[in-house]
Amino acid sequence: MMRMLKAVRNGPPTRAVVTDKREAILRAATKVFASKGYFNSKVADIAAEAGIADGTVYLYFKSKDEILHSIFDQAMAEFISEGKKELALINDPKAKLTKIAELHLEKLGADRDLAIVCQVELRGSTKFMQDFSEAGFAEYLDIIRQTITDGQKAGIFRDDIKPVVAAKILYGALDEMVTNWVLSKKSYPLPPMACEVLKLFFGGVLVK
Amino acid sequence: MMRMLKAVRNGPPTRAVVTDKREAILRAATKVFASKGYFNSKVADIAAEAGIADGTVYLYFKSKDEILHSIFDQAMAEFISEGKKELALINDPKAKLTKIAELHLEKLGADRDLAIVCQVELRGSTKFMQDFSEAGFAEYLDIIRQTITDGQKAGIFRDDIKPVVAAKILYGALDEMVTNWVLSKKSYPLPPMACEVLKLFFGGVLVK
Amino acid sequence: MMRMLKAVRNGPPTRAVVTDKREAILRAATKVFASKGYFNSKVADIAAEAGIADGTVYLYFKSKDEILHSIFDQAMAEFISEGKKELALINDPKAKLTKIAELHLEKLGADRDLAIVCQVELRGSTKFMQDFSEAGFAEYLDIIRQTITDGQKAGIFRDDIKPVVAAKILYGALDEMVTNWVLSKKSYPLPPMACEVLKLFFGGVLVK
Amino acid sequence: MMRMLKAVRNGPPTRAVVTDKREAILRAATKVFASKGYFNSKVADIAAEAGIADGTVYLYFKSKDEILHSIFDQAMAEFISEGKKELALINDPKAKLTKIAELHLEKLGADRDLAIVCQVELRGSTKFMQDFSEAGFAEYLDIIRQTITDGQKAGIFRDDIKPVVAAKILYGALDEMVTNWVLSKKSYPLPPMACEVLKLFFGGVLVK
DNA sequence: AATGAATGAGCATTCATTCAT
DNA sequence: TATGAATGAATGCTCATTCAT
Repeated sequence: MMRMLKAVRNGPPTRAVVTDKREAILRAATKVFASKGYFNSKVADIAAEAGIADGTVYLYFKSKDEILHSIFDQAMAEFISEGKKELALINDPKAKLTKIAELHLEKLGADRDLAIVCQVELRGSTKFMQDFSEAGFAEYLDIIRQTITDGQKAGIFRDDIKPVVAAKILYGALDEMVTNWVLSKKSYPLPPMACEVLKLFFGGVLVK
Repeated sequence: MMRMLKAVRNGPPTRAVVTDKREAILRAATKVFASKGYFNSKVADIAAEAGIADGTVYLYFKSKDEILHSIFDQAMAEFISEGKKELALINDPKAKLTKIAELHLEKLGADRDLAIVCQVELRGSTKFMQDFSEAGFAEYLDIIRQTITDGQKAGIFRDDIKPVVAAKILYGALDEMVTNWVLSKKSYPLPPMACEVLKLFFGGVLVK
Repeated sequence: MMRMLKAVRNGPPTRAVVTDKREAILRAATKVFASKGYFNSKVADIAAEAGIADGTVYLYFKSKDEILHSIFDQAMAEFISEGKKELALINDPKAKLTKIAELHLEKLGADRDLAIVCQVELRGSTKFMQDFSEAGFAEYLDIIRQTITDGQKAGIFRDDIKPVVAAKILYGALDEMVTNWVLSKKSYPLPPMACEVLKLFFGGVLVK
Repeated sequence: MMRMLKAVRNGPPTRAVVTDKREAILRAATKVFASKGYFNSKVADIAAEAGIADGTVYLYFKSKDEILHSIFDQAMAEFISEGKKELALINDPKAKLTKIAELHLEKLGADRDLAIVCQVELRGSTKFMQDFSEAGFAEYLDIIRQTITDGQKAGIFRDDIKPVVAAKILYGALDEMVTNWVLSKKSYPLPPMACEVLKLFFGGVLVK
């Protein structure tokens, strides 16, 4: 979750162009992958969508596969960098989990194509999922887990719940909201779902 | 969740052979897809694994794609048919949800290859996911939702929670348990996770 | 020079067909390579020339490169097997060298396309030449060298000449005859050149 | 052997620079072609080796192909111009052939990369070989042939040998020495082989 | 039903060449 | 002159599917 963004934002003009074209390809690929699926998308489709020649793609990416990974890496890097900043300002574990859930759904809810790629296309690769599982994802889950542990120490959260499991459950619930939203034919705002998820996550379904 | 199994189970002897070979292909495909991924698996790999000639596959399935779908359809059909039987014996909404969670994790925990295909490979197809979303999945979610509604009517579950959302959350949490189990390098039994998920689902994380 | 021919000649019908198609591809490739050069020949050209589909080529050969090597291997194997048989009947070193020269020019003179591929196309690959240099070619040269050594022991050939060098010179002279014949626009029979080469090789140019 | 060098040698200073860069490219290309082969060498490799930009290559050569030809043309021109000078001082046909053989092996023995390109890479192109066969090569062979004819008239060389054939044989023998040297893993001086070749060429292998 | 040889459409990638700067 | 980013034509190889046996 911590890999840094490769693109330089305040570099010299030359760099800016490079970055621009790279990002254009990434944006085009996200759109194309989202609409046809990774394996059904041709590199030529991406190039056409980006308004460049086929070969130009390979000046910025080593392979079609690298494009897919870069889409995720870049999104993750942005998400993490923003997220860390926002979370640093919060101490209360409950408020922290709330912010995490909100950021999660806001980020993906703001870019449906990106959400599709992340929810649907990336899953098609066991290998990628396993790598991801080790690297970025583990880190994300760990942030949630740590927050839960903190909450338990503070006496806010129940002690008889395993933080790792609770973290997975929260993540799974959020992930499901995104997947549902992505696959749904109806168009509705995703972020408000955070509130629903948290209500249940915090209080459970049973009447007290 | 309700699509009927295409294979005939009590047909004449001739049909039985057909079913056997069909199932052999399905089993082989599940294994192959699980280990290499759908797009990286060749029909020839499946045929080899099933111990038949390449062309024979097409006597039982119209296309490679149909095999993938059939794997899911068959698993789903079995799951549903078993599930319905078991759930019919239970009245208490809480016990019913418990049984659903247990069945979900038992079914997938009993066949890792099947779990991989369902959790990882099927996701690679937006189109399939959307179809699934309309058909089987909607039905599965609906059973959960109905049970929650029943629980609310019975005064067991909180009224301020939307049943549809709660159903998704429970499904998402279970789904995440499976995905984690599938991708994990460590080997551990999946079914016990049902208890953990339900504890949190029912009671929430907050100290009362 | 001793690699055995892979094709089975008296095998079962099935085998015969396989061999036939394999040989058809080899023949087609020889023709195509000879007329356009290896790197300018498309696999599709070979397939078209052989009257088969592009993909069929890959049922018999792993790659375009393997086709080139197989052309040479097969020709070499045939040449050696025939050659050994004929040479076994001869004892006189002078007669033996004569037979070698004749076989060399007869073999290549009988198939211009094959000669072009062997003389021109195979040379384009330093790597292949080096492998060849180690394997087949070394064996061929060695047969010549041994014959010269035998002639020296028999007092027929001069003692002050290094057999290895003489062998290379004879080979080089024959090779040049073939290359010239291949590149020449005029059409003339190649085998008679053996006599000319040997006359000079045996007696030198100086007046005695 | 007589094609004139395209580069201008005594032009104005500006031209000198042009020539320098042109030669740098030629030298770089010789090295690159020798180590990877013509078809496996990229124009970008040559530019990198020469320390210039890719596009700059095209300010001095129309195409990659022209570079290969120019390497040969330039080497040939130098060889011929030097050779003619040296041969003009000699009258004796035997001494003349000796000088030719020495020059041939000295020239190529002095620049292994150049030798590789001339012996291995140039052969990969039937078309080039044919052009060469008509132009430069024919001239080279003709010098040898003429010298042999002179020797016959002078009563030094046997009359029953065809000068054209003898010329080819001598060339072929020398060529083989070079090819062997180029492909050999052992490092040894090439020029001394001239003596061996000539000994046999002049005297033959038979005991008189 | 079963086979497996044959098919041929499809596609990622390379690289010689161009051209705006 | 020099650059090097951009181009886009070109092609070896794969593999789902067919069909004669």
